Amino acid sequence: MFSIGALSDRTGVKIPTIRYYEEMGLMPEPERTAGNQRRYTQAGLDRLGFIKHARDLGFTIEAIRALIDLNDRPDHSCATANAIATAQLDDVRAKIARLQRLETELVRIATHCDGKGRASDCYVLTSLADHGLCETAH
Amino acid sequence: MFSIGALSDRTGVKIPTIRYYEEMGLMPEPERTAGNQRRYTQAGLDRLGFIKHARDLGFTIEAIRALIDLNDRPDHSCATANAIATAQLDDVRAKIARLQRLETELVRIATHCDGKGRASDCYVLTSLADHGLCETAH
DNA sequence: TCTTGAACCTCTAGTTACTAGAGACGTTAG
DNA sequence: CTAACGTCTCTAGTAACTAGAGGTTCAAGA
Repeated sequence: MFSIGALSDRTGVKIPTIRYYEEMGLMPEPERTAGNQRRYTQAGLDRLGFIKHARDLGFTIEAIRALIDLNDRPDHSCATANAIATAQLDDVRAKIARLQRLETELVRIATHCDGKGRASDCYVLTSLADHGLCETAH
Repeated sequence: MFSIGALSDRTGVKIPTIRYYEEMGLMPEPERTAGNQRRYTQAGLDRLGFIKHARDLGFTIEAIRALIDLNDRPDHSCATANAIATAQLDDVRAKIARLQRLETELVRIATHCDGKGRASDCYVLTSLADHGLCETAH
């Protein structure tokens, strides 16, 4: 049996976050000691690892809840799991594309300004004031 | 003079968001009509455009506040503006790098699962449960 | 067995950048 | 003048935690 602190140490998930996951229904309510402290089994540790990994990959709590439900019903089709993962991949790719456009603009803005001039001539400030100077949409 | 709705239409910033920017000190408190409605000048419109553009580029409210302060003091050095823009660029690049690592993992996870099997054999679920299958750190 | 200090408990509130809604009042075109 | 739409303030909600207060329990050493 593991205390909440032991779970935290093993997974790198902070203690309040573990309690938060419990409240959100991602972690099952564990047994308690006579003094009301949480005691987890190996299954609890495994589940927290699953959640941590999914969060690191950017899945939302909602998506993780759905994945856990599937995990708990082994005879169910995995079509939903595949759909969730694919949606997450699409989302990540969209974010990358957007950030790359921002990167282009920021490079343009930052390289025109060496930080030595005065604010009135600053290209950073001019550029923010005038969207027409931008090369890409954002 | 522009009403808040006119500002919203011209910039694409929603009305409650404009009021929120005012509360955060990014937008100056505009004049009011006898009936207490906000009336903006061209300067107000320009400032909202500046804020919108900066937000679109991912600058935080905090950073925008600093940029606006600089914009209002034209004889000040633009070193701070340059530092803020460069920090934002670094941040964007770090996010891209991280998302690209996630993309790699998600492709691996999603392509191993065609969505037709059962949950017990689902690679999406197996993979989330076992971080050791991952190729990159995240 | 007692003590002490670390770990744990619940609860509330704060974070970022908004968004939604209620209920009341202002403005403007016909 | 009135209808319809715009605007006002205020509160509360969103995601995914994080911080802190004030109190209780556990485990190890004397």
